[in-house]
Amino acid sequence: MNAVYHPPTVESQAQEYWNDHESFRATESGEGEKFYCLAMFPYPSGRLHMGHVRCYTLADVIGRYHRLKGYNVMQPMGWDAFGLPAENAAIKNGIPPATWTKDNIAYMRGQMQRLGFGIDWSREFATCDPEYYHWEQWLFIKLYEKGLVYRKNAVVNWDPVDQTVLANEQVVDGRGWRSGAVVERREMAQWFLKITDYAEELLNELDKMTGWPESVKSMQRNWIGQSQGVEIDFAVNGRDDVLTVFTTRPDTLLGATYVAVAAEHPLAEAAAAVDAEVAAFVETCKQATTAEADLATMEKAGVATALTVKHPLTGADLPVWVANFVLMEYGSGAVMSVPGHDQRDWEFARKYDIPVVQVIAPEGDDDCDLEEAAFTEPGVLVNSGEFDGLTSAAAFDGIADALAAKSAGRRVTNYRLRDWGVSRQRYWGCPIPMIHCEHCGVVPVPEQDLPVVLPTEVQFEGVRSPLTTMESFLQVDCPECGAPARRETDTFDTFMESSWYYARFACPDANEPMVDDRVNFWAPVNHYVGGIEHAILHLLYARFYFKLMRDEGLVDADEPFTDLLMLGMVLQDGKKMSKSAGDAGDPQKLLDKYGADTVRTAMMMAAPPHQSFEWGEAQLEGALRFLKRLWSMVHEHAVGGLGGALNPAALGETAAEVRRKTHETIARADDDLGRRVQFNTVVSAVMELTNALSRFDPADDNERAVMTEGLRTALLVISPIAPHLTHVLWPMVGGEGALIEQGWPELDESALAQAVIEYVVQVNGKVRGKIEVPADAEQGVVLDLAKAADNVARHMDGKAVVKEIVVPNKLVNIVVR
RNA sequence: GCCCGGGUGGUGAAAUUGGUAGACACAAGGGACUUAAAAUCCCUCGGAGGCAACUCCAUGCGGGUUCAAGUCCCGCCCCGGGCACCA
Repeated sequence: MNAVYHPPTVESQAQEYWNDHESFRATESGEGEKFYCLAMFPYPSGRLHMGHVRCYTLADVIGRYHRLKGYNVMQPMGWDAFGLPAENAAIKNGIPPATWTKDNIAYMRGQMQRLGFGIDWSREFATCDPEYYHWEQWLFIKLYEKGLVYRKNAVVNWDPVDQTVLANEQVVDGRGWRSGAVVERREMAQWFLKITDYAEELLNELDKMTGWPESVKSMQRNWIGQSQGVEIDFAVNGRDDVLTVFTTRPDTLLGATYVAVAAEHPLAEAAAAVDAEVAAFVETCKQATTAEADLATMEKAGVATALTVKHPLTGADLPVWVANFVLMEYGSGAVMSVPGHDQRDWEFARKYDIPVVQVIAPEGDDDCDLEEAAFTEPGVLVNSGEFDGLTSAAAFDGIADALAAKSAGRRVTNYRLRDWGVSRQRYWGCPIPMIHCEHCGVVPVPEQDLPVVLPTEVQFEGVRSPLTTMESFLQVDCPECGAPARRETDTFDTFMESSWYYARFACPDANEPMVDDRVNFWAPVNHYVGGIEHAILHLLYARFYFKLMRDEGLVDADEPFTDLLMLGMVLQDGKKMSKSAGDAGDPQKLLDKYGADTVRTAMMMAAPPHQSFEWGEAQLEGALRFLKRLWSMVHEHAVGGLGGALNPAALGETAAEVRRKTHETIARADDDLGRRVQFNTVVSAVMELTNALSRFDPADDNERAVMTEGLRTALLVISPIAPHLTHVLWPMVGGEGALIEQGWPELDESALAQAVIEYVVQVNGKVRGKIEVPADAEQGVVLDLAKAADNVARHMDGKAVVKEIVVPNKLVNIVVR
């Protein structure tokens, strides 16, 4: 055994042991309660970045800790392999996306293995494997048959030069990133999944999900955006048509002075057909992206049409405007506008000289000035005929009833959530298993013909998907009439693959549709770890998809992820890792220089998991120094002998103090690893313990045993973070069997007992002294001792005591005047 | 613009339920060892004042609640994440 810490030797020795003993192979018959520990699988972008290192180390620490606690742990890994970057690489370098992806996976797998993650690699798969996406196609057809899949037009970013659809990310300042052409909004037929059918369940279930952070649940609630309101029908004058709008404020209906529709709305198109000004405005609205953030920050603009609608209660004619802030995707693509009581409508009305009418007055003595701003609070109705004097709440019901009586409105629960558009006009994705037949329309691919395999031998010519011109892929006979037909060339949104991979990990080789019984052994995932950037979309789609699988009878549980750990971002030059270029964040050179344990420890020390931080190498020196120290301490102690059986009753004060530190560390680290999921303080706690141990000079056999216990504790507690070094050191402190097979160290409560407790003494809230008090002292005694302390007495001198506060085992505050 | 976070020494951070602000580290400075360097070990280390004992100031900014506020409340500023086709 080498007295100098040499990470490469240590790390390959430990990894060899785990491989030879299949230490991380998880089975349903394993001992202990099952614990499915999962980190969000990576996109195989090329090489790991420090964000990956952080995420997978955190998950590994959670997994290894639960192993110590006796759970049957399953930690899988796979690859979210479809996506845009592979296509970009193909376009740029001519490498087929499949080849590029496969090479990246091989490299990144090697890096993960080098980091020593306790992964069961026998479960590995990539989402671009036909054996995987086969079942995604299969479920899609099941959902189509159930009516949960439909086709409708949706807006995309169109690059008129490259003749292609762009992702929002590929639009920079309104222009295509490659062509530089001004991007246009264009409508296209797309496939949708009816997530809105599950909106209520997705919302309500959040209340039961105690293992999720409140912030994430809050984001999801707001995203789903349930609101109670009224749907109101406005008859369109001169047309046999009704304009339906949704409002959460029917109490303001009498204050509506116009209605506004989206540029894509049929009424806008009708108006544009006969009015050049409207047509021009609709045209400018198309020179925009599909991103909501752009729309929301855009200067509000609109144009009046010659059309009018009839107010359902007053019969008055209201003008129809086309406005750029109305979203066709949300609600009915039309809104009623009440400038007196909605700030956006107020600003729009001011800009275009539309009347502002007050119909709500503040309650009580408060005042409002509609010349200054809209009054948006609830209040009391005015200028509203029979509804005058009602509160907003009462008027909500009154007006809703009045509309219902005229069949001009109905109460509805509305959601901000929109159905999930899953079509992508891209090559590197899962083919949508549909066939277009000119006789039969859209026909699903029959189950026995699945999977529709994506051809991987492709050449990119320009930027368009090779599928659109590949006759061998396109040509197919219609499954219904047998006539020549064409395959759908769109592929699925890659969120489809990442919505169920965790279920597939339970049974990666299942041949029955999608998953088999093993899924109900492992699911739900006990602890899911990933970046905060996934707080809404991925996690909501995955929850939805799991419910779709449940309703198909494939899984039993309602929710896929019990506990959720959301990581802050690792930043590089102020940018998130996955976005920043260059190799400054490449962990490879750090692994070569410091070894896996140091990189892992440094990463865990750097910040608590939920927090974002800027990665720097500063932590590495401290982590390496600490591991070296632990290494040499164990060696020195082993040479001097481990001592006999520990007899706590016979220990002197110093040794008892060391032993207390040992057991405090067990308690603290257990709480940090298990309940708090905060690992930076685990490293600190073990550092404090090793600092205490290094100051301790054992005088006899019993004291040597105290040292042995301390070192064994340090090794076990830090082992989830630095598993290699601790594996190799374990036998040197008398450990029998491999460390990976050990249990969490046992806490001896009696070792924590303190005879004397230190109190802080404050006078008027300021610290004026410290006192030592016997642990069993009464409050009166504590107070007397506090008042007698030198500096405390000085600050109390000549003043009257107003109040005395004693916080047991902590603090005394004496308030004087 | 909307939703969700965050802001503490030169740096990363700790302070768990309102109870000692700065644990544990990094960097820096000083010292020991060494022919020298590296490594290692020891000491100092928020700011100001003071020989010292101590005192005052200090957790983005401004108010408030409380015996006591980094922690709770109100109003701002700045930074990050998400906004439905990046993953």
